[in-house]
Amino acid sequence: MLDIKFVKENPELVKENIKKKFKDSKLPLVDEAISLYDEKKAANSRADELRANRNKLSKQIGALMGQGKKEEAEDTKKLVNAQAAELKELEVKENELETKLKEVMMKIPNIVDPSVPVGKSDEDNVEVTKYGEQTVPDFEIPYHTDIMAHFNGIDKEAAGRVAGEGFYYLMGDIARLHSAVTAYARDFMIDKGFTYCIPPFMIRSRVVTGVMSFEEMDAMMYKIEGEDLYLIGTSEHSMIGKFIDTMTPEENLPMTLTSYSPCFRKEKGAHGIEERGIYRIHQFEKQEMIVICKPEESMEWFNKMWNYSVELFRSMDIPVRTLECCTGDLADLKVKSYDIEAWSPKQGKYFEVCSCSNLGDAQARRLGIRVKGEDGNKYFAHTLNNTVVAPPRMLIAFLENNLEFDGEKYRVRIPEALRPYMGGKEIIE
RNA sequence: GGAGAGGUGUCCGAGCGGUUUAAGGAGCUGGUCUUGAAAACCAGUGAUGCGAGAGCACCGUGAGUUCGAAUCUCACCCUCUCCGCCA
Repeated sequence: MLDIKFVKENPELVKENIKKKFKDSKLPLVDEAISLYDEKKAANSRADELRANRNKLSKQIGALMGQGKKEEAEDTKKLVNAQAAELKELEVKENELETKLKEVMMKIPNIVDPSVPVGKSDEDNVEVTKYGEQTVPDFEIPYHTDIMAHFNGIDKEAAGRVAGEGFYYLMGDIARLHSAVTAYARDFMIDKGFTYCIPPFMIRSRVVTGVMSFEEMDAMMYKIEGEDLYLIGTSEHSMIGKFIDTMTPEENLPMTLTSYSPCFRKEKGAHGIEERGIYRIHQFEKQEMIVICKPEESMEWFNKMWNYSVELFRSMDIPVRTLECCTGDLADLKVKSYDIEAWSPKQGKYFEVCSCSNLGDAQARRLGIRVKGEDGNKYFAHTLNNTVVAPPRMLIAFLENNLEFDGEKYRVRIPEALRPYMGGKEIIE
């Protein structure tokens, strides 16, 4: 969400940005927002006048009553009543305009960073760097759930009966591997100076509507029946919710947090649930990182954050590449975003495992996440988020890249970094 | 889940329908005094948002009553104490 004053002063710049994102249908929103703002200001101005007058008269009534001049007081009441209807109407209008303006402002995309490549869709995303060899072994790699099944590590059939499609039981060493990855990723981030946090796994509708649009909510969020509670789709929801309508002293910045949570998603619409695999499911676990920092430091943090992801995956011997989202593929709130993709020797291509985003001050403005500078200046913070690791999905990459086959037996090699979390085990067989 | 108490400015805390433009402290800033500090005294300082400004809004949140609400009514949220239940 942009600052309406900025939009008013730079309408052409905002429109150029919309064109760069190939969202031309949003162009009229700019003028609409400006005229709503002007209207709102006018209504507000007039209402303030009426309210000032009412306050003044009310005070007089008080004084008159005190002096026992009842009749004069009654006359003054009539004066107030005479303008009551207009004021009431204006107050309704103020509210309506405010709501409408906010709605429009939320649809106007954030200004993208000049470094972001221009493009229409995800097909125009640009590969930045590859890390590690894209090895394809000389034996046929089974489908990831088949690898798991080979080690008695998964039961989707029972999960189907118990919870339905889109759930799984992880079993034995594979389940342990899953936990090991989470724990390792947690400690990895703690070593980078992040504060570990376990947030609420359910949030109120107020927070939900703050962090996503109605459409997104409908497509993702599970609601608890009879209560104003939703299961989180990612810990980012409850983590960023922690800071809604807060004022943080500048000296507390940057706030760097890494949170663990299960994530619940309906996955309604576009892609749906993948039937066989565990690539897209209703429930998974995720270690996340978020940073709240000063505006001038957000790009530096952006670069640090995606680098952490690369480093983490490389430490588990998984080849990755970074992919920069082009203007057209960038969500409205984002200034710049990299996907980290892991190499899949089975499919012979990369697939998304992390998404690192710099949201500038757009999210902070929308949610009232403010900072008080040492000189007393108040401003909106910059917010960033990135996946550390989402184990079910990363297990796919992990198993495919660390699988060995000697002609008879499959084995999974455990990279050194993970061994302490697997009770010293070097091999799963 | 039940009963009770309570949520007021940076903090403590008064106010329970009309000079409250929120008392009084504490804190903070400046000063007097002092070799310096402490103490004392004097003065200043009261969140935040909107507005060019006069001003408007804001006393947990939202609605309502009223000419006028921190103060009354209703709903909700949160905190504390006790009871119940429970990993």
